[in-house]
Amino acid sequence: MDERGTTVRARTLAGAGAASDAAPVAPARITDVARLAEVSTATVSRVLAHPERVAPGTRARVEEAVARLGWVPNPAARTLRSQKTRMVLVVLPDLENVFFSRILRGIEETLAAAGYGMIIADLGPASPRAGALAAFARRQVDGVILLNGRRLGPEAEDMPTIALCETIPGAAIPQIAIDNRAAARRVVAHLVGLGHRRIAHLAGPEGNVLEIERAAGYEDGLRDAGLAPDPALVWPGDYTLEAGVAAASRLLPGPGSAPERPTAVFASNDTMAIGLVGALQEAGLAVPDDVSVAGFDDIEFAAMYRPALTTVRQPRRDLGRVAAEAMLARLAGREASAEGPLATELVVRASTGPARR
Amino acid sequence: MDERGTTVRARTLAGAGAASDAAPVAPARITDVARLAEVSTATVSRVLAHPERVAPGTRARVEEAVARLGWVPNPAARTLRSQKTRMVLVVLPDLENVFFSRILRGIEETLAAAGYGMIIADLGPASPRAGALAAFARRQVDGVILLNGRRLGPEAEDMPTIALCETIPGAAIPQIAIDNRAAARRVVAHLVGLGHRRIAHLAGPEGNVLEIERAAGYEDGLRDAGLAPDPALVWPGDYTLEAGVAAASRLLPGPGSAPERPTAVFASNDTMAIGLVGALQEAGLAVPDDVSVAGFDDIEFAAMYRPALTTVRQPRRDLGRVAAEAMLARLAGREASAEGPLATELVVRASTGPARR
DNA sequence: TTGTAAGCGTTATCAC
DNA sequence: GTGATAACGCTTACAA
Repeated sequence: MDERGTTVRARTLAGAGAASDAAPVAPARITDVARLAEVSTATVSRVLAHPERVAPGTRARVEEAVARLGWVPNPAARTLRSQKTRMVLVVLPDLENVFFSRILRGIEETLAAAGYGMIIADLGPASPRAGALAAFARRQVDGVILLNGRRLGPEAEDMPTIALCETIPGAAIPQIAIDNRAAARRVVAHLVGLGHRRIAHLAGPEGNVLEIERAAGYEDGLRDAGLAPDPALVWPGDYTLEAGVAAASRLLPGPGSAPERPTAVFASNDTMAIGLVGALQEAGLAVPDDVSVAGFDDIEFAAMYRPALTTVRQPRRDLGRVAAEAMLARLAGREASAEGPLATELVVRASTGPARR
Repeated sequence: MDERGTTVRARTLAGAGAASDAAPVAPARITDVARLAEVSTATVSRVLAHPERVAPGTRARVEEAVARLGWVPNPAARTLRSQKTRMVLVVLPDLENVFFSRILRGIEETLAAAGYGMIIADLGPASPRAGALAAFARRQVDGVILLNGRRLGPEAEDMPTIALCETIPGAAIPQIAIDNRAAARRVVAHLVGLGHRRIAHLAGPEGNVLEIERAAGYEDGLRDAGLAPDPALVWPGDYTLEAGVAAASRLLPGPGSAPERPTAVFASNDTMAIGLVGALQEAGLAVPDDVSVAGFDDIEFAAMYRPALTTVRQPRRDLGRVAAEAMLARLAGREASAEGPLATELVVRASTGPARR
């Protein structure tokens, strides 16, 4: 015998406001719906999964009973029986990075419309939690969207997976991204157009795919203008504000500064660009009068910063939406339609100006 | 008969690397562990839930079998049977607000250490999704941490609930917050100490608890200095960058400007403060030379902005941790120990300076 | 088109 | 201290 035994469950119709001070109402179960609609539980279930296989009259009766009782299928029972969770895991490299929030919205909206939920995991590089997360994913979600540029681990190897933004070279999975290389090239072209000839690059983390692409675009842009890339003008960074601050010393007179100082800097993201500009102003240099600075991403603060930041706008919500759609296609057994990279836009603001030196 | 029938499941020991090109390995089940340890499934289950009730020798055998097979209990089965999900829902008013990310980390760390997972929901004010979220919560989580200042809805009324940051007056639930009123009062005292006498308040959303508290603290601060609160110096806002920008017009000469312009502004959050400072600089006013501006929260950008922002630092990670601990206490049937408000710190930076007028 | 019934993997009760 | 076993609520193959 079970602990609940044959106890009658507190039950009432949804919306029957009178029951407010009674015992907590247990949610309706499929058997309640079946009884009310005078059908079997199989038919109730079919109305949800394959409405076309149910006679219209029957279907209407079931639908009414569902509405009257406010029945929502118990997800645990559903998952246990069907081995489908209707959940998608989204893995971020850093939840504190504001860049991701709008992408998450795009994903969430699209998944929700299809009846899927989203679970967010924050997984720094080389986190010891990756293995645990893979084990978690295997049981708790039907698919994984990776924004951190690395596979989750062997446990989750065979589940539907999509890479977003940070692509994973060689992985045989759908990959959704912008053309980082072309975008970076455009930034450099913009700086060149302003007369800059010595243009530095404040890089992202070494080995990061985005950085590899953006660095390549930076070199493309220099070569387009007949300029030779100079390794002394490529400065290490890691997408943090602090990296931007640290880079400022290279533009200031004194030891550690670049031999012939650049007049413009292309930073691999807005956060570093803002750190750099702030530190330069602190040190008495004017942006863009002394140095032009461009970023990447167009985060919210880019427009509000002073000077407002020239940057590359990524279609963040669309990136999320497209990735979610690809995931839904995979989960439905369809081939995800291969789209090319999503379009970006160069947003010219006040942080870049004519070369004065 | 079931569709899976009596098919033998692909199975192997965890770490037996040889099976790589075989069919995907089905995860171990409790029966596999029981068989290997030569005990019943009941004993395996007991080793997890009540190890002290199992003989040490038996326990050791079970633990070894669990390790060998890499068994992790199937969460859906567990939830279905025990009616506990081991998940907590965290409801945010706005995922794009960077203020929350570190709080989330504090919550997540604490929950994870206790074997609980976290699900994040982004729920704007008066969202039509609130009802759906309450229904979701009822089935999918054991408790709810609310950061948005409002109860979820009748469906989730009787589940363990904690309010964090935005308290819910009158609700009989644990509430974790800082002392917004005292902190605001300190900001005003700081401005008064710099010689300011006309101090404006750029407010948060009307009716918001945080705003009510901070506005009260603002008035406290004025009264402490023998200054009379002036309604014309309380400007509407809504925590967005745009609200800060809009407020700038009140400090500029021309129609719509305050009759006798203030020399300092206490903004109810950093985002508005930054919007305000940016727009002032744009218009040719200097901060803090012409106007001092203080914010609230100490988000990451506050320190990097130029001028760096004077603001109130909230112990965000601790707020998350304490709320999660209170939740765990409730879930374990313990009374959450009532702590007072968490301490804040006034961080004086460059955006506030001596009154010059 | 609809119903019957097995079974998803676990936990909790009861009996020993 | 341990085992047998009945649920938890649902989906689906198969029968009718």
